[in-house]
Amino acid sequence: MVKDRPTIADVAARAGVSKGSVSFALNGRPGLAQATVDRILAAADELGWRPSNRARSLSVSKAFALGLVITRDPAVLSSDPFFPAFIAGVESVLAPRGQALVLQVVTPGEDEAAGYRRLAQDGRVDGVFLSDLRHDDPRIDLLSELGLPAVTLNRPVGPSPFPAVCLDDRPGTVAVVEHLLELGHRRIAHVAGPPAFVHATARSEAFVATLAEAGLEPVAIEGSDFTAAGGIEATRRLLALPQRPTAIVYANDRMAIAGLGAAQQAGLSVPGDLSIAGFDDSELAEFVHPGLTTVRADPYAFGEAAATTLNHLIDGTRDVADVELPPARLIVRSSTARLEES
Amino acid sequence: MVKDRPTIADVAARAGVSKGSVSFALNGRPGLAQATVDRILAAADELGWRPSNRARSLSVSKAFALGLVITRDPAVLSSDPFFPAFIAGVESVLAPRGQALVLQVVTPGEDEAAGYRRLAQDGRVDGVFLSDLRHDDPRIDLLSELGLPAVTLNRPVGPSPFPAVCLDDRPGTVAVVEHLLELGHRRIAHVAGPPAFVHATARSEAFVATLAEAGLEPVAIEGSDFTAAGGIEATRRLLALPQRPTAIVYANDRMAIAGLGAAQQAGLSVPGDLSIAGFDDSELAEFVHPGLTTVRADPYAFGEAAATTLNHLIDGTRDVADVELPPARLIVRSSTARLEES
DNA sequence: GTGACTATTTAAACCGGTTTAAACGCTCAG
DNA sequence: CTGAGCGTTTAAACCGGTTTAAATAGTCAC
Repeated sequence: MVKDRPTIADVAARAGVSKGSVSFALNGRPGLAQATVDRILAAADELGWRPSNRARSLSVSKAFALGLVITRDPAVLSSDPFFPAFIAGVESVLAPRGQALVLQVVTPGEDEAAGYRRLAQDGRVDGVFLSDLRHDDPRIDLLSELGLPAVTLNRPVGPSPFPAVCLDDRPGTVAVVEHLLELGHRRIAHVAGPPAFVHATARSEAFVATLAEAGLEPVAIEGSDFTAAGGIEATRRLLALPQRPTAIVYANDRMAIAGLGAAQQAGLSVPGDLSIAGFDDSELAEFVHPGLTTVRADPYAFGEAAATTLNHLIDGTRDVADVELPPARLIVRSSTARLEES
Repeated sequence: MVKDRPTIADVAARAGVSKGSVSFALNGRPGLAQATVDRILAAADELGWRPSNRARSLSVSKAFALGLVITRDPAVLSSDPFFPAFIAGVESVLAPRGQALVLQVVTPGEDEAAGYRRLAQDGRVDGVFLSDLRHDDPRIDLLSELGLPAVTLNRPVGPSPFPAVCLDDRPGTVAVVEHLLELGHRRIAHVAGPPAFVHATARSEAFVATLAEAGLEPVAIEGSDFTAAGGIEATRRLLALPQRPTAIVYANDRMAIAGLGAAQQAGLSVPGDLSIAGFDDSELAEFVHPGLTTVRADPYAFGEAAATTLNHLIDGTRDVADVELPPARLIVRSSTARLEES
């Protein structure tokens, strides 16, 4: 009952031309009489013909798809505010072009390289997004070896053959710290993400640098892992310090919200006894109590820009320059307040 | 420099046989002498040959990929705890089979049907997951019309030609309500998800039914939308009631955590003045203050089961039965407490 | 020695497009 | 009238697999 979809041969027959002419007409190649092109397109239209992706893939050796490998523990990924919006931004570019997004989730313990290798060797994708960029990221060499085009999300520290699409985390962090300084805080601590990640160290460094500019030193920098559990741990350690900080800057919202919980559980009032700031402006940030002061980036726009750039690279039509996105900006809510004199 | 990958012809030449034989050997088809098979596989191995997905796709008319269309506002999707873990579970089934997952994110305003249509017509996938099942879901007819195999996540109310993989939400909800009843609560309200969704009404109905069994009626049922913002709104309305509830059961954690914030902002103590329970056991549930009593399902296992079932359906090897997953179970934390006599 | 039968193997068609080289039809200069 | 030149169209090869029908080789009975 399922009627087979028409093939290029059907269209050719209907228009009274050869397969080749249909292909030319479809792809707008010059050399065909306009009248013929019109006739072919009309025939294609009447038959409702759309060229088969599979056949096209085989003959032009392209997948018409881009790939995203997410290396993250599913449990942790669950509450990551970045990827869903990023992916939606990517889709907004891919859909009109008839491209698809192939997603792979790799559990950190597993072989991440195998994921990329599989994508490349199976010819599933024409290029990939390199997210969660790390210092000396081995994936950069891997991908150039595989010959798979890529775009890095943020700029790697070392040399990279790939264009970078960047959303500078530093201005946001600077703004948070300056905000706390203006509120009178002097004893500020930081809960950082894993130093392996470029965006984690970018935030930490901006934190330290901004304090330094004000002639201050961090009370402490707690290394953590971007998870809520890690945020709790780090917060407990900070609160146990002989001279505890009056403000804590977290490298993301998840840790911040968890830290908020930890502080409240310890009997502290936020922001009365402790100011707290996050990073990401995830959905819940606005709605926890007190509302979380944080930094809002635009992952959707990030996805759009990354997909556009990757496509330029793949098409090879123009030379591809790095893209710099407008930086994240401070969102002040009620988890930060003027330091009470005591 | 990039050496072309070997083709089946290279392997055939090396093994001194025809292309056809290589194909037979690779696919374990009978009719070849064992010695020949060994020789061919050895040759393939030495050349590092892996059959081209594209060529295979074209000749066998399969995509070797499954599709997932997520219809959700990216901003809201961001903090959905279900999909990332679900996808990871799916991947765990696909990866060993060399299949890929094609993801599409559709913004609710857009044409959702177009997303499925595109996936089907482009031949991108061999089957799709039908998530966020709705009552009288139009996608069921759409997909049978498109001839695209599918698996529904949870069981549609009407007739469906597709196998269902189900995680019954009711036992979890029942457990929550019984837990609150045991704690002495009698005035319990519910914040529900959109009634269009099967899983939302399943939770609401279980809520009402369990109260009814105890001879009680809900204080109120607030319709909401699973978002944090919606949770806040609903909670404010509930707290403004002349006789406000002593406990609120939310249809998911996001609304519950937001509701927790709203209650605290209103000056209520949780669980002293108000007990709160969620649903999902998202990452933050454990770490907010007070820790959220909730219901934990296993989306990873859900993904595994759904992918396995969909593959069975596509392979057509065995007749595919519905799958029932172990139900979600209650996780008691400190956001629920015995009702204070007053 | 021949025919029948079975076990292996292969050549060639096929999937549905793209692309190249050649053929065709026409006009116009010589 | 011939042939060069141009615009248009097509036949056929190709992408890299799968699959079918037929060819080949080997075994055995008669």
